[in-house]
Amino acid sequence: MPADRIAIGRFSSLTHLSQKALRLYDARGILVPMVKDRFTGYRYYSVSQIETALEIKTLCDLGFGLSEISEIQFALDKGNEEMVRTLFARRLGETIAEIDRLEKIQSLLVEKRDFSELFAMNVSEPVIKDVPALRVISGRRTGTYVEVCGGVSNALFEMIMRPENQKNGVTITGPCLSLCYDEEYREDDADIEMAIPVQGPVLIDDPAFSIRTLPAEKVISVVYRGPYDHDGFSVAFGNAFRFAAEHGLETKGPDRQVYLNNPDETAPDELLTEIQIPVKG
Amino acid sequence: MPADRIAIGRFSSLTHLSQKALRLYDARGILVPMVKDRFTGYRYYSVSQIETALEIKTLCDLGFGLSEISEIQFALDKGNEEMVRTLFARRLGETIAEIDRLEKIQSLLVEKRDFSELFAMNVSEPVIKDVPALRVISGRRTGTYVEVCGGVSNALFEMIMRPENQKNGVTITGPCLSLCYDEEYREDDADIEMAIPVQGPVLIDDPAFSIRTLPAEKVISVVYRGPYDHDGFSVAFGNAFRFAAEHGLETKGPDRQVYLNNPDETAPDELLTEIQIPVKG
DNA sequence: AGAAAACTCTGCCCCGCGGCAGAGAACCAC
DNA sequence: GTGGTTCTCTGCCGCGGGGCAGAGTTTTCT
Repeated sequence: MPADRIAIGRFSSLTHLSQKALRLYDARGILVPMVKDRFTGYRYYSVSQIETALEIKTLCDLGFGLSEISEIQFALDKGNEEMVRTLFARRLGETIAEIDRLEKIQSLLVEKRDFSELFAMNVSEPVIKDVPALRVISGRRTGTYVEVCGGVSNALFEMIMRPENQKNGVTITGPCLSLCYDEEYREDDADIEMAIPVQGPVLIDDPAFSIRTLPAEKVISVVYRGPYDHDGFSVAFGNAFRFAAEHGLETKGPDRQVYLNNPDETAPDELLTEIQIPVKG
Repeated sequence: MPADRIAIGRFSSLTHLSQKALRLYDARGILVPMVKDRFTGYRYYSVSQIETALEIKTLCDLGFGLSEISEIQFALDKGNEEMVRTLFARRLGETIAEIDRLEKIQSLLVEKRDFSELFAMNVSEPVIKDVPALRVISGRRTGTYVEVCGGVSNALFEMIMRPENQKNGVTITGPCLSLCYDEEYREDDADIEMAIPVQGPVLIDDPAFSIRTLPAEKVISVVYRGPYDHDGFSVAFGNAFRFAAEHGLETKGPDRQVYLNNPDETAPDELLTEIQIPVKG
């Protein structure tokens, strides 16, 4: 066993890098054994490679990925300290972000020690998404939510189901939704448009209703579970607006509510509503 | 598009779970679409599955693995709250440990903003390992390190190289090492045994030397890079003893130093030494 | 020298998805 | 009906290794 012919096992125990890791570094070209037997495939390292290995381990322990480690090695070879500094700064940023994320999780885990609270959470996290344009049949009226949504949607539904429309192949292509045109909340005289996505040539006899295409929008979306008149509904809206503020987004109207299930068939506690608030830009 | 037949894309945007994730959950049986078309393989979800999906997402975001999520679902089904509580407690523990680890990395990254310091670190982390028994030829003497190590190792080396030994197939099987029998550090009259691992029937003419087998030991091991007389050497020892204290290990003698490369061929800054401190038990 | 022990090799499955390819299915408008 | 767009499907590679299997090597002991 000539001195400079360290087999992988010994090298592993000297450097505290697993054999598996060492083979990977070999394959990736990060730490190639000085000698590799052509016939047996055995890897033999030199003493001087211990130092390199230790450096790699340090970098690994700091959380650098293998490709970043190659970059750092390359940069150090070239004396490009600027590059190395950049990489280190980035790593620091990522580490801090990760700590932040975990601390949030930690506090959630501690607060909701009674985990049942977690599952009672009935509002999803807000996200930004694009909704495509949507061809709908709709009617706009003023009144309470219950009146307008109930009344208009029933009327729209009946119209779609009329024989002349069914014969023409008119079909509903999605869950019905409402658009609210008020700037502020109004109890008794809300200005609401109720819409059902449809496909096909709809015949309309009542001038209060019309076929139109809702424009594509960039929206903040949250899903809410529970009865329509529950506090959680406002919480969901609140979350969405807070999200907008945090991300520097300017909201605009009209906001939409997509009724994912049918209130006639579903228990109030199980009702799901997607709230979409359009944003500018 | 009947209401309760949500295709994967829409379901994905409602739940904020990627399609990839949804397909995986299907395969894992965590969230199986209500309908899966036999012929096309298309997945269709029901509205009520949105809620389940949201729960899964919550759990995921908390860092639970998929198998843990199944366990939690199963436990909740069975009303086994104890189990769920246990899993949550474990998750909290893991999260805290991870935060701890990252904070250490963070402080390293901040302190060694001048990254060159990191690479100047010339001591590896201490670890516990088992060293096997080792057959060596050795001589024990008192004097300064330089005298004993230099003198004895040369004499041992010559003896091994003598024709009668070479003829018998005597070979060196590893790097030479020293054992220090002093309880405390001694400058001029250290009690040191110098040893070279050998194989084969060695003829010995000088009674000061002998063949013996160093016992197998459980040791704390650190690798040090640099000249033998450098401060870093003491730092390495210090780290090892601190490690012992932290892990409640009781150290014993004699400690060993394994000279991984040859001081005659290597620059002092590149010298690598493995320090092994035996521990009881 | 021959047998046994210890080592090393390659290769495959696992984590939890993201990405990408090519092929089929569904839906839209004319 | 018949394209064209949009979905969705499956399957494979990548991350950074851990774990395991089966086969080949090296070392060690007798």
